[in-house]
Amino acid sequence: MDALLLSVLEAEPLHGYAIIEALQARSGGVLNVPTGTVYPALRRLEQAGYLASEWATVGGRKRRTYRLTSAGRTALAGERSAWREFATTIASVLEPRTAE
Amino acid sequence: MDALLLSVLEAEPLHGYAIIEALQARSGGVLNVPTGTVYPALRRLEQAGYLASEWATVGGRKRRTYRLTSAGRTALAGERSAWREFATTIASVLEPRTAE
DNA sequence: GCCTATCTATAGACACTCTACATGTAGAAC
DNA sequence: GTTCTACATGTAGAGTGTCTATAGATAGGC
Repeated sequence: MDALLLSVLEAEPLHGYAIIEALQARSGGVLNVPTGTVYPALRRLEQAGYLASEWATVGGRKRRTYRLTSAGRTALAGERSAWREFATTIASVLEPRTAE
Repeated sequence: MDALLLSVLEAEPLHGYAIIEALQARSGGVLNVPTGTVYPALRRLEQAGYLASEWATVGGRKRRTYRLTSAGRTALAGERSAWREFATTIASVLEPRTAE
């Protein structure tokens, strides 16, 4: 989850609601992450120093916009390589061997 | 986890300890799954009807050997496709360029 | 006798996700 | 003018599963 959030915030800062929409869009509509997952996760990541937030009012609605910090960029790089390693490991167990 | 267990039991029945070693071997030593994870998981899978077990005594030591049931084979196929879909989805968010 | 490897198993802590709830604005539909 | 949908944030509590730590037991090497 953390990696996904950091990833959608890589290109541009977004607020919570937009992040959820971005996740859906990027995954082709598959990912449907509930607010009860996203908002606490964003706070956790801010607490960890990977994100920074600012309040803004757009069209009478208040938004909390999150952006990646430099520590967040480093963390994202780590999450990416961790994911690749993880995916490779799982695949090595799960997928039948073709070259044995 | 469930998928990994079903997968190592696909070719041949194994007992818990051997399953842990098989997971390590297949993953190139990366996966180090503790017994506190494996044994409850095996019971859960047996409860679900995906595995069946038999006790055997080999060299004075008691072993509980698990084997895949036909329902387990079906479940494994489902887990495999679920994993592929999941991995594709995560990758599409994490690495947008590769999944366009 | 002691240590390591083999073998199974449980209890409790820990972390995270999900459901459901709680609150409020803006604009379109009727 | 009221109702519905979309926008927008947030918390509480349940549920699930993994990990750490612990426990007991046999076999074989030193």
